[in-house]
Amino acid sequence: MTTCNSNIAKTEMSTEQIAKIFKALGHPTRVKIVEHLITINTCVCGEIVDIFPFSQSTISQHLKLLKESGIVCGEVEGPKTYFCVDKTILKQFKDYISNM
Amino acid sequence: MTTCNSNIAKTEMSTEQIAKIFKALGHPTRVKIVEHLITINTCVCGEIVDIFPFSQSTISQHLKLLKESGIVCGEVEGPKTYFCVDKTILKQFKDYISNM
DNA sequence: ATCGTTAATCGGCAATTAACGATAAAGGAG
DNA sequence: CTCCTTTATCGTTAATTGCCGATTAACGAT
Repeated sequence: MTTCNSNIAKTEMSTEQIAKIFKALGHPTRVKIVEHLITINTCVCGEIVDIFPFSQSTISQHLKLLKESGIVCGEVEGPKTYFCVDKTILKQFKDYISNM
Repeated sequence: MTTCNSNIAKTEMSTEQIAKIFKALGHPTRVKIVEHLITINTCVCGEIVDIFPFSQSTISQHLKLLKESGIVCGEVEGPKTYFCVDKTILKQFKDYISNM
């Protein structure tokens, strides 16, 4: 598995869901993490830790927040966790904003 | 004055600026305020207070945060303040996200 | 069974946020 | 000038955030 798509079809996102994603992206580090995930498709936590000047626990926390918002999902594979952007959610998110 | 446009031309937004707007929109009430401002173009604080089940001071705080992020601007006119979405910033914001 | 790697979680701390009521400031109406 | 309306700000409180180091958990390899 290299990508990750939720199985939600064409349902609209609620204001609460949207606000949750906005909130998750409301930190420069998390914006950069998501952008990185978009460009490289998939990566493990350690790679992200190497990029940013923060500890492993801090990055793990950021990833947890992003996961809870739905914009990112993680797949545990052995001792590693592969993170990627949920393309379905991202599309819904982008659609929502382009309709603003 | 019924609308409000910043004088920034075609400069790209920094990650920090984007994150600041995301953060400002990271609350359901603030998302709804911005959506309301988009649909009715301009309104005063009191009208927004009437819509939401929060106190005047709380709404004023939300508006302050939105103003600080740049996505909303307010124009004092007598005892009232007219709030509106900064269309230039909104466009830059939307462009940024559609390029994600 | 033990070791090394990877990631998640815990506990702590300082800073920020979200809400409120109360107060202040600024202007229009009488 | 005095009142009323409108909004901003202050002070407070509880909750959340952002960061860290330390610990735990899960797994693979030896």
